[in-house]
Amino acid sequence: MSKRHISLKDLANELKVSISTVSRALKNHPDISPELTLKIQKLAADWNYTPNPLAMGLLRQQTKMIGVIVPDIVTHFYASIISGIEEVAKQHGYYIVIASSNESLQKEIESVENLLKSRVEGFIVCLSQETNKYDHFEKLNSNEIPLVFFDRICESLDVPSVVVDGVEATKKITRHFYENGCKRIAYISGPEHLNISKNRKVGYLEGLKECGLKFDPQFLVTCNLSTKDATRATRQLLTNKILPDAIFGLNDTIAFAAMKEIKNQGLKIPDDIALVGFTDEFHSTVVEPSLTSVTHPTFKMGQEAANLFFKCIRNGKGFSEKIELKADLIIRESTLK
Amino acid sequence: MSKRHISLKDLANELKVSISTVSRALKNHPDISPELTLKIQKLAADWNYTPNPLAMGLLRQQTKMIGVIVPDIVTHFYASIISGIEEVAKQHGYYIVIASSNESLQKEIESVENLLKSRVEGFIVCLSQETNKYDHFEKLNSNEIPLVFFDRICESLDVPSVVVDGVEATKKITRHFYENGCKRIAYISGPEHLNISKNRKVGYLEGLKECGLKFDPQFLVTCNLSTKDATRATRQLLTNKILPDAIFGLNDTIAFAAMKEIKNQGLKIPDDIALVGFTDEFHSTVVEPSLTSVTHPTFKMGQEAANLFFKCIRNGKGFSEKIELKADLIIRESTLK
DNA sequence: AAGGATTCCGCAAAGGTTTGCGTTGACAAT
DNA sequence: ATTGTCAACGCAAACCTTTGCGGAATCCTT
Repeated sequence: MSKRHISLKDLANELKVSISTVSRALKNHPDISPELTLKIQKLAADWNYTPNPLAMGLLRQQTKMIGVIVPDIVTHFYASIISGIEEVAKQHGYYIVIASSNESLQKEIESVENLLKSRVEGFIVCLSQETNKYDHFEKLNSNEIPLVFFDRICESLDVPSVVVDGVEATKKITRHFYENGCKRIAYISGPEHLNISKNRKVGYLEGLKECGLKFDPQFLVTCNLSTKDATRATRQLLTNKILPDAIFGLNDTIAFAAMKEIKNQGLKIPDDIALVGFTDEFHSTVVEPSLTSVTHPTFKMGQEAANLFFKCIRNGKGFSEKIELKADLIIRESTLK
Repeated sequence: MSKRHISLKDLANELKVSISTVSRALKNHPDISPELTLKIQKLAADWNYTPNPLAMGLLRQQTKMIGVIVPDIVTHFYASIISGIEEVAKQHGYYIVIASSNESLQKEIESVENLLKSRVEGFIVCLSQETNKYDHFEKLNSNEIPLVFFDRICESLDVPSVVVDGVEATKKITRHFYENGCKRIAYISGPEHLNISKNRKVGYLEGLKECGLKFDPQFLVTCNLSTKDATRATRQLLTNKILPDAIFGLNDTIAFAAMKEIKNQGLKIPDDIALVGFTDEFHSTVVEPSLTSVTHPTFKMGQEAANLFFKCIRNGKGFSEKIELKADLIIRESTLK
């Protein structure tokens, strides 16, 4: 097995100088004579020397790795956010290590443990839907390990975060429904401890009030974020004595499940029931009817989260900037009666 | 800034023993007395000691990192493969560092360079669509750095790879079309230097022959893999003097673009034109009509690729196992006349 | 010519871990 | 009393890099 990488020592041996001299020459240290500097730099270039990041990491006590924990990785939503994180990380010379919680609290806790063992310098996290206790994150916080939340955040922990304005977005949705003649607007929400569920509910209620509609509890159902349970939730709505004439789901998984179920029941979209999704996956445009949806600036969310992370590293403890991004409502066929 | 991680030295200092004793005690070395071993292990557990991977890496000259280069990361296809790779990598105590070539040869080359600088131990790669020269990979090969290709491979390089049987799959498609009464079967292909384009074309031609249909060059068009160019290619097919009555695309991006364009032209699927996709993204089921598609065992592809990688590490140079996975044709509405 | 200043480079430690080998002390055997 | 054996532990090198400090050689000054 030939030597894969060459070190300062190799250069030093070849040139019969000390390792420190080589190290200094490569950074143009004035202590080294111009001629020697040139000679060393030439050899380094010829031999394609690159510093060993492990040695540097050991010296500086940093791994240049960020742990990223997401509920899943195959969804466009998270994949796109990860891209955003990755872009900013790369600019700072950092790598990201991705772990998927699979929407499981247990796996989330394990991921934190494992990433900690790998000496990641900090975390960028989107909570799993099960997560309702936060000990594993509080531990990080008290150990002053940088932590940034995005999308699904823990409100009881004072850490930096980036979210979209769910209140505003759902208000828009509700008003949009109303302006299209809908009066019986239903909302399929997610687990109630999740900030996104709560915020969107607030916006929903406020939206109803603004439109002069009164809230009917039977139009508010919850589900976990699986397609199966979303289908069940939709069916629950459709077996009400009074049918809703508009439905929006917490995310697009729910919206698509709802769409299928509505069609299955022989109802027409948008004529019988208008439908709105959330997070605007690619499917939204290709489905029929195309789905009105709230676009999430996913890539930007990732970028901002990473930016917060690096601010966090620079500013040290106590830094807890919160960013709230605006989401746009993209109107398509599923709401145009 | 409190000390984040504790080291063997910390334990040694506390217990007034040497570092080497601590190290040995933690691995139950017989040289260390049982009592002392116990005491050391207890303190290590209490203080939550974990070995510093950087130090280990420096010692063993390994980073436990695999460089994964994909054309893009936000597609379900690649995301799912990455999941598969990640799962196997984790089992082996390895991490993956993901780089996206964005379908650009230039970025692919840069990614190889950068990952090499970070001392990844090897690569798992899916070629960018532009990639028609392979110097950057040959260099790896001659330096005995493990390299595995998946899906889009370089046939002139004798390295391990995992692909799906595109010939067989496209033969199935062609026959399926024929059995549903289609006679004018068109194929929207990708860049011609890509193995997947070539293989699928072979299957297409063989399939035609088996069905007793003769190949008409105007039914074979190519595009790069963008939605835009796929739309253009579709339009090209639809402006033929003779319209095709069946179309299949190299992948689902193309298929969806084709679907939109066909609808735009006021044609009906499958009645006027039957349509088949490739790689079976989630959209296939939600679109209308639902899309007949060739399912790719993406997760398994990732797993197999990672397995090959580790075999490669164990077996050293000259290892070049090739794996060919079978793909199933899932029949949905878009082909049922 | 002797002193100080300057130029140029090497030594060694630090970061954490593993491991071959050396060292120490106790005890048994001769 | 001397040698040998063995258990139990420490030293130091190696992996690679950075950097404060010390040292040697050269030059200039008086």
